[in-house]
Amino acid sequence: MPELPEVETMCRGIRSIEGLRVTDVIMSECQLKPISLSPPISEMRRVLEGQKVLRVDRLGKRVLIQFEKDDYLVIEPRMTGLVMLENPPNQTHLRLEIVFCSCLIEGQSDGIQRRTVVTHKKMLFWDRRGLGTVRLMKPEVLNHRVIRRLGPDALRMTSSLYAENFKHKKKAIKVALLDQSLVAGIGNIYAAEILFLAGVDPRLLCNQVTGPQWQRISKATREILLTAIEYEGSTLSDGTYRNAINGEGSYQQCHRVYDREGVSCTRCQQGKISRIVQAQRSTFFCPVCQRKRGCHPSLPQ
DNA sequence: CATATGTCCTGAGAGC
DNA sequence: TGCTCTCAGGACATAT
Repeated sequence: MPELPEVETMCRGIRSIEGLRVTDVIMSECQLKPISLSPPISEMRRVLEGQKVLRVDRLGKRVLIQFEKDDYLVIEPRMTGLVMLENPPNQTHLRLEIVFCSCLIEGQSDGIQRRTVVTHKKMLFWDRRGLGTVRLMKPEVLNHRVIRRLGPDALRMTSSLYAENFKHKKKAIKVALLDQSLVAGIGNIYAAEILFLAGVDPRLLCNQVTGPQWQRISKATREILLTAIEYEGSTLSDGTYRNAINGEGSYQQCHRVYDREGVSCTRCQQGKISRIVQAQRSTFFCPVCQRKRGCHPSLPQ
């Protein structure tokens, strides 16, 4: 499930398309239900054909590709989507291909119109479950529909931003960390890892989190996400997540709590990692060293 | 307005 | 073995 580190890895992996020109946009043949594409493929091809990629960026968990005529492609991998250059895991779940060339030579020789394309490269969107979306939009729409709905990027969060934006919320801190309108980029894996490193009970309500706790959460956010980027993200046991050339991430080796129910806590050596469900999602934590002081109604002080 | 629940989708794995 | 059922969770629509 691509979160900030995985999406950052995707962006870095495909950044070599910057400066290249689109020659075609192809919706791969797929018997499965088509992914959400807006506008439809023919219009998308018409708009993008001939345009040069200016830059590849990340917006929270989305990949943002800016083209020269102020068109922006917003790719949301959601659960199983991958943005790649080559070697997709299979052809079955290949959804979209954008074909580039670095150089387009057009001219006449011997009275015949010739067109020479140099250096082909493709950007692929592969998505097993098909929940991902690919949308093309103008800057006003991008600003209104995407950017304005997102909180600050997780790597830009400070303890005071956390405190100001979260302290009036009545939901559990773990649930709030997943809310992209409060902070952009954190998903289920990294929310668990961040709260473990910060030593904060995931059930603690935001309006009960203390100043020192916000500082620890802020510090842990940077620490966990930056390290996970160095490791190129987490490829879980289902093997779904891959980088742009089908390599695995390795941060899963560093997970301290995620998907480790029943394992002894690496920090306190006493607790065993618990799994609970919050907002229909699994939460993993150490009940000993993330025991909240004073706040959760179902826990003794 | 804020918070909670339902929906989409496919494949892996459990259980019988 | 093969079937049915449940689950995984990101974002958004709809409900409370």
